[in-house]
Amino acid sequence: MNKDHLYLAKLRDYYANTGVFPPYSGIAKLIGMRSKGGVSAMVKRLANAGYLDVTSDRRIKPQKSFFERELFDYVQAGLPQSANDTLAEPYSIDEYLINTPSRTVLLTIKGDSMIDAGLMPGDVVIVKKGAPAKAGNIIVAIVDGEYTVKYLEARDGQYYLRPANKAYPEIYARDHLEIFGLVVGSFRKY
Amino acid sequence: MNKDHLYLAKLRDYYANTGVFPPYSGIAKLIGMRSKGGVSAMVKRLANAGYLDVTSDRRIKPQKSFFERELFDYVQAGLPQSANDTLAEPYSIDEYLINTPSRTVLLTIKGDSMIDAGLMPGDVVIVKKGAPAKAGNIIVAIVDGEYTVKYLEARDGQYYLRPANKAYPEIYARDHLEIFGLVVGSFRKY
DNA sequence: TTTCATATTGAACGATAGTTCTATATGATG
DNA sequence: CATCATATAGAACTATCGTTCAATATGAAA
Repeated sequence: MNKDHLYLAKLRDYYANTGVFPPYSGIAKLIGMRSKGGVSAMVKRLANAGYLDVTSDRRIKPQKSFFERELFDYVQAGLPQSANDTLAEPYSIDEYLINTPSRTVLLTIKGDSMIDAGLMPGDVVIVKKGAPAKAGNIIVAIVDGEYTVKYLEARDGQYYLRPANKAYPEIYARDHLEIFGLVVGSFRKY
Repeated sequence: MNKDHLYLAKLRDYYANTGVFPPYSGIAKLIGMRSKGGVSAMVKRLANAGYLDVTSDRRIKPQKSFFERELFDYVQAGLPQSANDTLAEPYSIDEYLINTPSRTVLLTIKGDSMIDAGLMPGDVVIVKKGAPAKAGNIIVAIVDGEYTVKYLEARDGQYYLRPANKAYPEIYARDHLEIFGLVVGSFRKY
């Protein structure tokens, strides 16, 4: 058995903290090797295994699998049922949620008007500015100059905003509905 | 006025796609400079501005501000209210949600037993294995060999599991409650 | 326009990163 | 124990990366 998974774990933690890889001599120190030669070999192994990539300018760059986290798949329909650790697609959360950083904006949810959609106060939604939206999507609209997160709905060819909380009223725009962006994801920290 | 924000945008998009920075000659090409000297100066400016950091081994590494995304703060208590684009802490979602990758596991929510806690089916929770948990936390427990996500609660010094959905029963462990990990966050993609 | 501050070009230089290779260590298998 | 496969140590080598600096371009202010 080989120790590459240990090395990988250390590289992952290091990269998670710094956003870069150290030079080979630094990697050697990090993983407890005494020489760069071994690092070179190890990097090749990890590259073959799909965790790393060595660019043409001799830089180590993380590959998809590098960001892979164990993703457990478990069924839970009331009472806990079978649990198998099928791990699915690799996940870098950022990469998974955000495609175009320059068009992406984050917005903190305040209030409980979208609570039935699973958006709690304090949650952060990921908004893609200017993305096309259609009925049923959650969007950020600008109503009377104010940002608001709601479902976009259509009735009789007319768009309106619907909260996911029956305690709040639907919102009809006076003349036209200005859509700031499309909500493409959300996250929350406890 | 200077063009650094344009350069920064390009660096951000590049880094978002690849996870590394190109060498200075590559950066020059990327941002439309013809020489490395200018890149060197530009990197220094961005470093001063807190976007980048140059390590002792002459590597460029992203700093906090590099991951900053526009974070809008908006108040929404039923009817949309004031909206100001105060941007708060910088966010790399991964960095924000995950501290120790090697101890972190992702778990997909199935079923609606935690729906009142804003965890919908399909949401992914971020689980820190073996982290200390106390009553009131959302945890992943192993009950009869099965994984389940629930609130951890205590009554009379006895721990039990509480679903966030009144349609489901509380769960009392037969002998002892095995806690797999603490739920430290969650995310969702639409 | 002239002046001044700042940004970029372009080339030469020195440091050092990663490669490569052989020798040694490690550890599984019979 | 002996054998074999694999991983690491260690040192020498070369490519190339980022620095530096003078010269030039850019652009705002007087």
